[in-house]
Amino acid sequence: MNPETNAPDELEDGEARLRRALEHFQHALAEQSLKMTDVRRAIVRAALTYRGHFEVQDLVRELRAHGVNEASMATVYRVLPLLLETGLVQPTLLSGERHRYEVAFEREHHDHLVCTSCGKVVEFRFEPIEKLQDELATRYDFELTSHFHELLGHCGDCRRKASSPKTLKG
Amino acid sequence: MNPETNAPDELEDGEARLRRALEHFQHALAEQSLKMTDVRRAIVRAALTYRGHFEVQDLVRELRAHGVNEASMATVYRVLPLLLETGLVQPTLLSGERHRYEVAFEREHHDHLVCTSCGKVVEFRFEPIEKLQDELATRYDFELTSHFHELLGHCGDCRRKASSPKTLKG
DNA sequence: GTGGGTGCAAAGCTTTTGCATGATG
DNA sequence: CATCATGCAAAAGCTTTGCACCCAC
Repeated sequence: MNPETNAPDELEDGEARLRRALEHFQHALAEQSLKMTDVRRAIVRAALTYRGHFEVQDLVRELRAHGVNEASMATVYRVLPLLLETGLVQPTLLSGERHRYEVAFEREHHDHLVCTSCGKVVEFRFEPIEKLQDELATRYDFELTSHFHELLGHCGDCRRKASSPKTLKG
Repeated sequence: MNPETNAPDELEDGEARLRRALEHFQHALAEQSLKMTDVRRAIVRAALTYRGHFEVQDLVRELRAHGVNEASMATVYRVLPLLLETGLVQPTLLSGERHRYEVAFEREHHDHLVCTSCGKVVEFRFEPIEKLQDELATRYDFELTSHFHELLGHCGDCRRKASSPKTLKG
């Protein structure tokens, strides 16, 4: 890594976080008499450092990015459930075609606004809605464990592009 | 495992509604120079009369229920996008493994509470949340077209079963 | 040393597609 | 009757699994 790259704090923080994630993972594995391996470490690193939302294939591609294949696809599929169980990653963007995931470790809960024109994804956290959800759950005698809330629409940029008659057509 | 609920007032004029749905569908097809066929009518009927949430396979099974196969799987897959476009059905329960759908024609929008212990699904419509969603969208300069809101947890029955040790069957 | 873990290839599923035949508007 | 629709079977993904070998604990 170039020591002169920008945002050293972020990188530094990222590395520390990765270390904590690996530790957390190892503990969780140990509790189930499962083992930590180099391959699993590589998968955790690939997932934890991934920017944004990823599919299994994205992770596999990431694991091959260094020339050597750090983990086979079969192993990624086998480890993914462990990443979910241990809270390192979580499912996201459910309205898409394939399953997607994102980092959850040491991240606050959030939901998503998705522009169906350009694909832009905006994360949001809106306390009043969270509160009403709890209220609703109480009303139906449910004890909530999680939720997915995805708002689909068109962002301002796309709306303006669509309405401006730049393409001169009668 | 299958306690899907349906509002009774919507059952009563199911046949009339099916007729209206077929008409609606035929119009939509005509607008795209597409054709109405017996097979498509059968698929619309199977979808519109399905109780609860269904996967493609459920629909195919339904279409075979009368002994004769009313539509091949390939055709169901080809017609499904038309059912979605025309608003007869909509995607639902996105956190599940496979894509699920439910009737949307002449039904009010609603979201879902899902018990992850017993699979029970409760539909809800909660205006305050709908309102806050709009507010949120405005704040982010989005124009909403739809949304998915799924609350996962444990229903009262399951919680009580889990905590009371009197169910020691064996 | 033992009980996992891994890679590879094959199998299993769901969904899509090419093509010849059949029906609709 | 020109188009579109359908069934079948093959293909095309994505995901799981059997098996032989390897390694962490």
